[in-house]
Amino acid sequence: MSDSPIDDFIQTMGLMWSTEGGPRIAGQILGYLLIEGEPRTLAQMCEALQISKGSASTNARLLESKGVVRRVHPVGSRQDGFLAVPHPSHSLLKSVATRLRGQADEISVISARFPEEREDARERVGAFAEFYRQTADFMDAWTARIAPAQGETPGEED
Amino acid sequence: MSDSPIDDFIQTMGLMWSTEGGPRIAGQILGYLLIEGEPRTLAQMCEALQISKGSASTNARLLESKGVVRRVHPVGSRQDGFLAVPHPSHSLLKSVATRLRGQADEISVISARFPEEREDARERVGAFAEFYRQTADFMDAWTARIAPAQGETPGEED
DNA sequence: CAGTTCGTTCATTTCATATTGAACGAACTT
DNA sequence: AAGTTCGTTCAATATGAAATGAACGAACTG
Repeated sequence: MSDSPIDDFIQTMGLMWSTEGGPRIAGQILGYLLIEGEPRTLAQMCEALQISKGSASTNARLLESKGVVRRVHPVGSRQDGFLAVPHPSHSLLKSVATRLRGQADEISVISARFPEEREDARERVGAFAEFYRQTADFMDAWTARIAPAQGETPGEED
Repeated sequence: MSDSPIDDFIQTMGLMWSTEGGPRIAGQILGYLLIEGEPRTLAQMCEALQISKGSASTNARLLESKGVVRRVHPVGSRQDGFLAVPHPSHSLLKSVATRLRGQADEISVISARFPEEREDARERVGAFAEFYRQTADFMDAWTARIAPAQGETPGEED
């Protein structure tokens, strides 16, 4: 089990995802859907990845919220279908950018409270935050350049 | 303990770092050094952050390998000094780019082994990897643009 | 309207890894 | 050269998040 290139890829996606700090199964699901190319149900994920129904649901929804996976409702079926969006990595970068911006803001707020006599520290920390912000802007510009308004509002909530 | 803005910042850096999948203490050390602005010893980190000597050593070295922290040997002191580099976030992004490229390569190798009848999958996965690679290139270009050869070879090894 | 089949939730368990602290070796000091 | 003072390593432990699976409600089905 797991020495086919396909399985190997799925495993690797899981490993990569967990390296980035997320749940391994989310990466595996993304890998699976990327391979399949067509909508797959939660039950199919459970079967293919040998995971519990709860994990499939939770992690598929996580991917959905990040905009890398879309949920479809095929006519004639009660099961939800999950499908990797055309360019998952774009949405991925977008959510990274969003997180970066959030962190930058958080840091800015904190550093604004630094005492007067620590102005040097405030400056260094401020520069740190600013770079994060610029990087976020930069990433957004980058993804926009590659995928000019293709997907449309992939994920609303969080 | 920990409601001064300074401490708050250090805590937040730790949280941010662990969100990214790294050890919390590494983030705290970076925050601490960023605040201080001047070289600090392992002993000082232990004292300030209330951590063990082992953690201080291990995590300082981790930061060093990522190029966000530099080790100095002040004359007249046996202790090593650790100092946040001028623009830590640049080195940070650089190491992200490197990791991205590595992952892209890994995926490419695997997808090359996909069976013939799965060429559609190979194509999707290939596009995924390619985007990763491009993003890595993009990040490198971005950091190079901001900091045009300023720091000099921050981290050799890995 | 009783009986299924879904997806979601949440308390519990499992699992990974961050953190510790003692032991070690190297480089100084006198 | 004996005695310190460093930084590093590594086995053991602690900690936090991921994964499970049973329970629940909603939406179909006959």
